[in-house]
Formats: sequence, C-alpha cells, structure tokens
Amino acid sequence: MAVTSLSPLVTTTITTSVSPQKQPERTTKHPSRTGSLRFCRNMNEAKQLHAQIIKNNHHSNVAKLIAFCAEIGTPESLEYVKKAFESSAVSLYMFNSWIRGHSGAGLGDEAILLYAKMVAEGFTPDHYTFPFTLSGCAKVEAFLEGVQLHGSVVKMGLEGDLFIQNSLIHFYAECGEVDYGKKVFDKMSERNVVSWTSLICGYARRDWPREAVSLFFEMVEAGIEPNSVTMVCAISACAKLRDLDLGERICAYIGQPGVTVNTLVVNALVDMFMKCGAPDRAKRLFDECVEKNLVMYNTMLSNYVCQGKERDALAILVEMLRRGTKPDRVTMLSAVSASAQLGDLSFGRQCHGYILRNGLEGWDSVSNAIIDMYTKCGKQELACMVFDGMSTKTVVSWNSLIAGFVRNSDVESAWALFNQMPETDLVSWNTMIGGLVQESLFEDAIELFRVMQSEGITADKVTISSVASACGYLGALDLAKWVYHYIEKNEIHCDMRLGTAVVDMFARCGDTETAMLAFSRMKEKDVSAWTTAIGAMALEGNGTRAIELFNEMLKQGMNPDGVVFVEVLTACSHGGLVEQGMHFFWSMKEEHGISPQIVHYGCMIDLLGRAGLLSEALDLIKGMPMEPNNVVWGAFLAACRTHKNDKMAAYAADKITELAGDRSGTHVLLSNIYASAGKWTDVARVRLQMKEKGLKKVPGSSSIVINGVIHEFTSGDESHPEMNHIVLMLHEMNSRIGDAGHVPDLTNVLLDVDDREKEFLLSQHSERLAIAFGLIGTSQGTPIHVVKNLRMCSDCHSFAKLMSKVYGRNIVIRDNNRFHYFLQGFCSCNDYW
DNA sequence: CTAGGGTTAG
Repeated sequence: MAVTSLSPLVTTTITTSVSPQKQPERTTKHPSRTGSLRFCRNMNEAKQLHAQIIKNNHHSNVAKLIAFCAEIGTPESLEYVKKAFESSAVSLYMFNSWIRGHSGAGLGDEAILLYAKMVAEGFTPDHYTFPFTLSGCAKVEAFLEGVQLHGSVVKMGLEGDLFIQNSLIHFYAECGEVDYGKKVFDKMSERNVVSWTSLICGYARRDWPREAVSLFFEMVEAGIEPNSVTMVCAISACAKLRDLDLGERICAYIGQPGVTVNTLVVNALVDMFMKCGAPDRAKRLFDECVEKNLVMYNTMLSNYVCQGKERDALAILVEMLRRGTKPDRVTMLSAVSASAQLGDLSFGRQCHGYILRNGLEGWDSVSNAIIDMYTKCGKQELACMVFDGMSTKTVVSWNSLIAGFVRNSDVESAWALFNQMPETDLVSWNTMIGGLVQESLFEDAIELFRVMQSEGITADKVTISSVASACGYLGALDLAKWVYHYIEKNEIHCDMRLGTAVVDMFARCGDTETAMLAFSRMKEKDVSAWTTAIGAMALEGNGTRAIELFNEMLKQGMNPDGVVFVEVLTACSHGGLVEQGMHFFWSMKEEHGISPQIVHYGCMIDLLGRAGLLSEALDLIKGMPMEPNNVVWGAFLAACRTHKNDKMAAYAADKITELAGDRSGTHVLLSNIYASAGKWTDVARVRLQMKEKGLKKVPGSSSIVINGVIHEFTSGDESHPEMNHIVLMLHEMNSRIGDAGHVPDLTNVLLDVDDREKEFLLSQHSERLAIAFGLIGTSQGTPIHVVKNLRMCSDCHSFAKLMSKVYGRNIVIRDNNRFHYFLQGFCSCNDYW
C-alpha cells in the first residue's frame, strides 16, 4: 500500500515502516494529465500523437498538447509547440492552455505576453485564464502585472471565484506582499484547503513562519482538514523556526488516525528534524523509509554538510550510490561542499570529475561550489580555471574566487578582481574589507567602508565586525562612536561576535567605560567575550579588575580556555601582580586541565621580568617543556634592558639571533587560536608579526586622528603636507625637553652610526611626529591620542613623560602591548613600557 | 483545461 497511516500512539516516531507513495495523492498534476496525452512520456511520443491529432482534426486536443509541450519547457518542445499553435485556428481554450503551459514551466514572462496577445486578439479572459496567468506572475514576481490582473478580475465581477481568489493569495505571497493575500483571504465567503494552504505557505516562505504555524492550527480548529501540501508547508515553517516543540505538535497531528502522508511530507519531516537539532530522529525516520527518493538523500546530505558532519554526509552518499540512486546537481553540490570543508582535494577532484562526466556542471551553484572547494583545498589556480571556464559568472563566483585570494593573503589579486566585478553584493564588500583588515591594512579597510557607504550599501554585522577591528586597531575613538551609533540606527543584529568586536574596539580606543558598558549590554557572553573584557583591563594595566572579571566568569560556570589565560596573565603582568599571576599560571593545569602553551610562558617571562625577577624568569625558560621561541627570549631581553642587566641581555640577544631562521610556525598557530576565538584584531596583529619576521623589519608607524581624519606617520617620512610645521614643532619639543633634563638613551638605536645621528634618528621616531602634529592640530587641554604599531622604545617613553609635564598635556599612547597614559611626568605603566 | 508543496553555493 502506497499511503501510510502514522501510528496515533507514537506521535514522536513514525513507527510504521514508512513507504511513501510514489505518486502524490492527486494525480492531475504534471504532464501525464488527460486524454491520450496521459500516455506521453516524452517529446517523440507527443509528436506522434500530434500527427494523429492533426489527421483526425481533433482540435481540442491541440490545446492539451500545447500545455503538455510547454510544461516540458525544453527549447525543442517550446519551438515545436509554437509551430503547432501558429498552424491551428486559435481559441480561448488554446490560449488558456498555452498560458498554463508556460506558467507551469516557470516562463511567467511568456505567460504574461500571451495574456496580452490574447486580449489584443479580442478574446475575453475567463475564470480559467486568471489562475493560469497569475501563477505565471507569481513565478517571476511580476507584481505590477498581477495587480492589473486583479483589477481586471474586479472589473469583470469574478472577485468571488474561489480559484481566482486562491491564485491571488498565492501571487501576492510570492511577491512578498502576504498582507494583500491576507486581505483577499479575509474577504472570502468560502475557503477551501487550498485557500488556507496558499496563505500558510505564503507566510512560511516569506519569513513569517510563526504565523504560518499558528494559521495551521487555526485551520485545524476551523474544521478544515489539512492535506499533504498543507503539512509540508507547516513542517517547513517549523524547520525555519528551528522550533522542535512546534514540529512535534504538527507531528502529533500527523500521527492521528486517518491522516495520510506522502514522500514530500516525510522529506519535510526529515528536514525539520535535522534543522531543529534532532538529527537522530531524522536519521531514524530516514532509515525506516523503505523507498527513499533522491530528495530525501539530498535532504540528509545537505543538512549534514551544513552542520559540519561531513563523515555522516559521506556515509549517506555511499548508501545512496550502493542503492543505485543517481546523484543529481543538488547531491553533488553537497558532496563538493563536504570536500571543501574537509579540505580533501582528492575527494573534491573526484566529485568534479563525476560532475563533468555526468553533465551536471550546468548550474551556477555547482560551479561556484567547485571554485570554493579548490580555493579551500589550496588550489587557487584550479579555482581560477573553473572560473574562467564559466559562461555566466554570478556574483557568488566572483566572491568565492576573491575569498580564495584573501585566504592566500593575496589582497592585490583580490582587489584587482573586486574592481573588475560587473556587479557586487554585500558579501563582496565584506570579503574585501575583511581581507584588508586581515592584512593589517586598516586605513584601506575603513576607506573602502566609506566608499561602500557613499554607494548607498547598508552594512551588516559582518561588515561592522571588520570595521570595528580596524577602528580599534587605529584607536579612532570618534569613528568607534560613529560605528556604535550606526549599529543602533540601522538596527544591525548584534550577535555575540559583533558584541565582542565592539567591546574590543572601545577598549583599544581607550574608552574602557563604553567598552564595559557594551560588554554588560551583551545578552549572551561566551568565553571569547569575557576574554575581550579581561583583555581590555590588561590593555590599561588594570590587573585587579581583570582578575575580578575572570572570577566572575568562573562563577557563571564558564570553562576557561587557553586564550583567556593569555589575557589574565598579561593583565597580571601589566598590573604588576606577580603572585596572582603565578597562581593563575599554575592553576591552569592543576585546576582547569589546560597545559600552558608557549604564549603562556611568554606572559610569565614578561611578568617575572617586569618585576625584576630575572633569574626566576631564566629558570622558567630553562624548565619549559618546549623550545623557547623568540617571543619568549624577546620578553626576557626587554626585561634585561629595563633592569639594566647587560650580561643577561647579551645572552638573550644571542638566543634570538640563533632563532633568526626559525620557521616553526608558532605564529600561524597563535593566529589560528585567535581566529577561532573571533579575535580578529589579534589575528591581524599576529599576521603583522609574521610579516615583521619574514621581512627585515616593519617600519615603525604611529597614527593620530584629528577632526575625524587619520594621519599616519612612519619614522623619517616627510610626506605629510604639514611637514614644515611638524619639523619646527619637533625642534621646539627637543629643546624644551632637553632643557627639562632629558638625556637621549642611545642604546635604543640598533644601527652603527655616530651619536649625533642616533639622536637624530630617535627624534624622528614616528610617535614623536604624531605627538608634534597633535600639538599643532589640537587646542590646549585636549588629550593627545597616538597609536603605534610596534612597542615604544624606552627613549620615546621617557620623552613622552616629560612632554606631558612640560606641555601640561595628557598624552595617551597605545603601542602593540598596552596603553600608556602620560600625565604630569608619570606613566600609567610604571615605567615598564 | 483550473489554484498550493520537500533538497540548492560565497
């Protein structure tokens, strides 16, 4: 028996071996419909039949043939039917059929043209014409034409026709105007299942799934019995809502005696269970299904792939092939995506080959998935080849290829492609802006964001997350406030990732208060959100508050990870909390089962070194379970310098030289850790460090924002338009600070030049240029905010201290380590810069 | 001759 009745007792599982009928319960749909045409299975048979129809002069059958051929929708069948149409005497009936054929084949525009032609030839549309034409309008979302048809319906007094009303509901819903559909529905004196179903489906497909489900139950209460179509709509609405409880309620209805289901309902159920977090239920239903069709396999596959369960997906694919079900484009789409996610090039290649051999490539989404797969498997050249071979490239194709270049850190190629794009969408902009941020090109990222604004494109949470990172890195507080405002004004959904990015942004701009406010406003906080808040405290050297936050996080039942400990230890170090830092370091393994990684050792060396415990630091280095890298030795070296221990400093410098050729990839590892925690600014910083290592040296660069404009200075760079003023100001600064007793610390210049030259080089350090420009460009009393990409040198540090005293200005410098608040000759870091 | 349905890339 084809139709299955679900057990009323077990509503949560469909216990009967579900063998859905092959044919849906209504048999009037699709080509094989009426008359002799029922037996036509392909064009050849239709042609033979046509010859017979012509010979016997059965004109009414020509209309049926027309509808049949049009519905096949191939170029050949359409050409054929056109000839048949033109060689026959036309009638209203024939026009109706042909319109219906085109609508059925999805050729709505043709259907609309035919309607116009029919009216022009003097035929009056009837109660068949309208549903057919409206269905075509719905397919191509031809809103204006549909509304005109509605007008004609009213004029002709056909408003009360049930079929027309139902078609109108469907049409309005498909055009995204479900409210109009609801109006038609409300006015109906008589409604049938299709009326209800059309409205339910309209809500379900147009982002009002909750309304769809409540309408379903309203319908049941009104005593109208839902059929398979209704159930499919209601179930897919639950899937959209990811609401298992509602899904269960519909399932309970379906489980009632007498209710029958078909394949489509079972497929919808499988999909719903998969999407509502009950994959086991879905799998059981799937396994119980004796005759699985292609869509059911595809449903399981695509859901597994979406949820990152590639292994389960592969098992389904294998079962499907073993049972002799031939994969189609949808199947291959999932298979290719799976190989992309697995980074499995050989499987990806096999899929690509299968697609080519079986002629499944002619679908944009398949080619795009292949491009994505090759870029993710590190074969950008192959991706480019597929891209070049595509006859119609969609925005997604371009976007995938650009994302591939970004992944390879090749922003130049990405940028070149971006500029060639015939049209862009939000994702294109997001990919490009994100790519620039990833490559530390923060100003370019913000500039591109401004271009995007001027083109009238509204950003989303992805855009703003990137912009927030760039903004935070540049320390551009005004822009940060603007971004915050932008989020509220445009009601951008602030998820955990964006929320975290905002906290980080304000923290890096030195506005701790707003950062913490934004943090407290976050509805949900995960470990990386807490990490960011703790990091904010570390940035300003507030170790005590950082520890409080960490304890609060533990109290709320969060499990700390390695990343949060980096921030906690850093905060202890910046706050000079040696004992607490030691405690947290040991508690990592003892209390939380996290083995300290090399970065944690780096933090500890920093912590001990800062406190002058140099031999303790050295002991810790020697006891490390892994080889110390140059970050560890670097921290130690800095400590030796601060505490003027030249012997140990030389030792550390030797070690660093030994490691010069180090390509151990610890940076990549660190970058990945940060990336997985969503800390994009840190990812960018690590990438910068990698560059620093790969090239000889990253030039020191400082930026300052004045009147919303970012001014960037690199040491010795004289390209700034105000350079004359700046040079004068530098002279004045040098003499006034010199008078105040500043003696340049020439050990900060690592070049073999004479002392005069060293002094000159120091005076050219980028932060001094930025401070000089800040003095010129702002009024007395305004704090000067400077952001530096590298760690400040000790000479600039003492210079800045004196500047704050002599000029009576608050100076804030954020280097790549922390904030330094210079006030009245003192610095918030207590001279451990 | 009538209307409504399940899987689909960045």
